[in-house]
Amino acid sequence: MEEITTAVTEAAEEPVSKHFIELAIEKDLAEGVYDHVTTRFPPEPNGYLHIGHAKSIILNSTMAEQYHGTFNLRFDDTNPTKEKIEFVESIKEDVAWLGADWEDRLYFASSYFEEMYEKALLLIRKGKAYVCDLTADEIREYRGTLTEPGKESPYRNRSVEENLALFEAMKNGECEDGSRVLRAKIDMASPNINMRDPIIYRVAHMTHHNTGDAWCIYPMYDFAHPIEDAIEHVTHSLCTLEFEDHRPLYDWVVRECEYENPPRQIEFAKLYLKNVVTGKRYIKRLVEDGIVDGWDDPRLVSISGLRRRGYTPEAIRMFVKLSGISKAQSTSEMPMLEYCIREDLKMKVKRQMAILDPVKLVIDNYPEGQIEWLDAPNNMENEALGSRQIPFGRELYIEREDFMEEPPKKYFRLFPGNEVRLMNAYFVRCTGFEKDEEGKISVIHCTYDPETKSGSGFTGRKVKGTIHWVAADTAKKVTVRLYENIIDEEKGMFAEDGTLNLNPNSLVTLTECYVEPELGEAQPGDRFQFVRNGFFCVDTKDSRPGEPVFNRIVSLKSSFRLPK
RNA sequence: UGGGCUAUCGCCAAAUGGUAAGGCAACGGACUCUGACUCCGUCAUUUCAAGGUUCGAAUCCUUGUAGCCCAGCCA
Repeated sequence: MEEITTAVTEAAEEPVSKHFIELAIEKDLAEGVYDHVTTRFPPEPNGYLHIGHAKSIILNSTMAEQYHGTFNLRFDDTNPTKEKIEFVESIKEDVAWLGADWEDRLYFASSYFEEMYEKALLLIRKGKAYVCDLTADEIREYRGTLTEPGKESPYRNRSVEENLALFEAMKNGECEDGSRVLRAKIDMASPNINMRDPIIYRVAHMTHHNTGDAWCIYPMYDFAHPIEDAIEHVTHSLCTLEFEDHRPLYDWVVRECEYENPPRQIEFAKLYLKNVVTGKRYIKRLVEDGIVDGWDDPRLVSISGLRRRGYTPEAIRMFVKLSGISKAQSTSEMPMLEYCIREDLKMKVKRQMAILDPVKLVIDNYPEGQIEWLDAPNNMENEALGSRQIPFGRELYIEREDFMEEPPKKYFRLFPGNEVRLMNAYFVRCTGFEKDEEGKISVIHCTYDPETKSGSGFTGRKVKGTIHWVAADTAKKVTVRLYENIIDEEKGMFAEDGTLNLNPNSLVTLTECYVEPELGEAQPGDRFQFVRNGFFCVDTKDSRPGEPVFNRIVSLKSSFRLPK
C-alpha cells in the first residue's frame, strides 16, 4: 500500500530539469554566497506591459517563491522625461493579475535618489567620478567607435574639490540641461563601450511624478540599477540578454559604492512571438492610426489586451513555463499560447450552444408552438459544473456550415436524406430545403424521432454527426467578435518599406449570432466554450447589461477539411 | 572590422564525457451526444561545419560559419 502511494507521489512530481538560473541560485545558496533569495521586477513606468514582460514577472516571482525568498515590485523611474504616473497603476494591476505578489514591497527607484547622490559623492571623493563639460556630440566623438578606442575628456582630471563643487552646482540647479554630466572614471580604451567613462548623472529640469521638483539631476540606469538592487538586498538581478555588456559596469558600481553582499546580475533571453508585434512604437502607430482600439485591444499581446480577450493568468503562466528559460535567442509560436488557454479553460468553463452563422431548421413533425425544456450538462468532462435546462422547439437555428446540399465524402453532418443528432436533443433527418432568389439556402426541413431523445438510452441506431442548435423563438441575439492575427502571416511581419503587413481580416464582427437565452445575462469577463466554435469571453468594455458582446479567445482545433 | 553572447527536430527545450528527454505543431489510427476532448502510434543513427582527443563526444580541444546585442545625457 505504501509503495503505491510513494509511486504515485513520485510520478506526480514530474522530474523537470532545472534551468540555468535555478542552477546558479542553488549554487550560490550551497556555497553560502547568499543566505536568502530576493528578486525584483523593475519596470520603467513608460508604457503598458506585454507578454514579454510576463516572462520576467513570472521568472522573478517564481524564483523567489521557489527558494523561499522575497519578490519586490520596483519602478525604475529615473528618467522623468519618459515616465507617467498612470503607467504605474496599469503596471501594478497587470503584475497583480498575473499572480506575482510583492506583498508590501512596492518600491520606487526615485525614493533612493538621496542615497544615490551620496554614492556619487563617494565616487567623486575616491577619484572615481568627475564632472564633464563636453557637449553630447563631443562625448559621442570622444567615446570612439566599436573598433577604435575612445580618448579621454579634457575634464577627466579635475580635482576632487572642483568636481564636488561642480556636482553641487549641478544639483542646485545652476547648470542648464545638457551642459554638464557626472561620469564614472573607468577606461576610455576599454573594448566594452559601456566602460568608457559612462555618464552616471545628467541634468534635467523637469518635474518628476514622484519626487516633484526636489531634484534636477537624475541618475542613469547603469548607475542607479545596481544601487537599487543593493539597497533592497536583491540577490539575483534577473534581466534580459542585451544587458550582458553592462554587467562589468554593474559590478563596478556595487564594488566602488562599497556595498556588501552585492547582487548578481544574470541574463536570460527575451520571449519573442512569431508574427506578433510587441514593439512600443509599432503598437503606438496601430493605436494612433485607429487600427486597434487601444492598448487593450484583444488582438494585441499586451497583458491588458490578453486579459480583455479572455486569457487567464494561469494560461500565461503555463505558456511561460512551457517556453522555458535559456540564453538562446528564440521565437515561440502562437499555437503554443493557444494550447495553454484551451488547456486551462476546457475543464473550467461551461460548454454552451451558440450559432454564429445561422440558418433556420424546421422540424416539420414537431408540434407548432410547443416548447420543451431539455436537460443539458454544462461540461461533460466536469460534472461539478452541473447542468442547465434549454428550450427546444419546432424552429431552430443551426450553423450554416452544418448543412451541405451536395456533401463530399466523409461529411457527417446534415444533407438531404441524412440523419444527425441535435446535441442534447433528438435525431433529425433532413427532408428538404428551400433557397432564396439568390440561390442561398434559406430554410432546411427535417423530421425528428421522439424516441431518440438525449438521455433516453436509445440505442436503436447510430448517427455519425452531432450538430448544435438554438431554438429560434427563445434565442438571444448577440454580437460576437472573431479575432485572427493582426499580422498577415503569409507575408510576414514587415513589408520592404518597414511597415507592418496587416491582415485585413484580423477582426470580424458578427451581429446575427444566436445564443442560448441564459447567455443574454452573461457578465463581462465570463468565459464559455461555444460548442465547435471555440472559447469566448464577454467583453469588459463594450458589453451592456443584457447585451453581452463575445470575444473569441481562441478557436477549437478542427480536423475536418473538405477535400480539394 | 573591437567586445559580449548564442547555435540540439518546423517552434520551444533537456541531456553537465556513458551512447539524443519532454512540450507545441504535424501526420496516422481508436473513441466520441462537440470532426473538440481523451487515448494509442509516427516524427533528430544525430546536435552549425570540418578536423582532433577518447574505449566512448551534443558535451573536451582546434579552426571555421551563422545569428543576436553594444557607439542615448533611454531603460
